[in-house]
Amino acid sequence: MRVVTWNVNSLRARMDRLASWLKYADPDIVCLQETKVQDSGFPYEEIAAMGYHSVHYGVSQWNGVAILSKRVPEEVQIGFLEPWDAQEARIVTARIDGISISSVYVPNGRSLEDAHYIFKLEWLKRLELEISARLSRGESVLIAGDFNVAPQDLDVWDPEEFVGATHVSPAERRALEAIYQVGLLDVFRRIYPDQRIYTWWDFRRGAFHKGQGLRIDLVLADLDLAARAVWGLMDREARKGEKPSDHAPVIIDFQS
DNA sequence: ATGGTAGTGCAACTA
Repeated sequence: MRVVTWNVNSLRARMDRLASWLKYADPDIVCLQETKVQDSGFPYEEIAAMGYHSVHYGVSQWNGVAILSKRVPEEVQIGFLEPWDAQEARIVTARIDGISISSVYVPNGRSLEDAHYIFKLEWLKRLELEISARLSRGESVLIAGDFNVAPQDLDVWDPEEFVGATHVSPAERRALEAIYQVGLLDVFRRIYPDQRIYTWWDFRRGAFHKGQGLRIDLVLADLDLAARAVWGLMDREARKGEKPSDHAPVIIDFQS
């Protein structure tokens, strides 16, 4: 089973690249973030023509998350199970092959002084509670998406540049640790404990060509599922060329 | 140089 997470930074702007990349990488499941479309504007037919069923949650020009799957998704859940007015279109979940799979787009946070940063921490806490509930029901769980948190300094091109910034603050990393504590592993890091490799590079200042990136797109899985992961890659080729997203797709292969 | 680029959508916000 090949699982991919990719923040496409507008699905409409990325449709041609997505189509060719899906042909090339041939994943079974694709978690997309920042589709930037409402459900009514989601290209269900075009995605179906690529060989994938679609589940999407989008309510405005912002955010928007989707799961593409070769197999029919079941038990679709839009947003968090617990009602929350402030949640925005940042999580969608479906059961595929017996696994509860979520595509998540964690709030950016903007700066440590911004109200959006508090929102980010609250959002991560809600995610933790939801994962905990699913695991306690005995479900197999996979959470893939843009976490907007670099788990360790190893995941940051220059930790000194990020002192006092979001994505690396102790509170954000603690929130992510709390999610690990309920029973999930960072799958890429389990396979490659020491690899310094990124998933996002700022469009500005030629960050990609300077190697100035962060590893903020993660695939988390319960311990049994994580133990089945055998190979992973950030596809930097997809960050090059005409009209790339600022994120590279992350590929994880699981033994069946 | 308190900058830069990309997306949405048409001004200004988000990242």
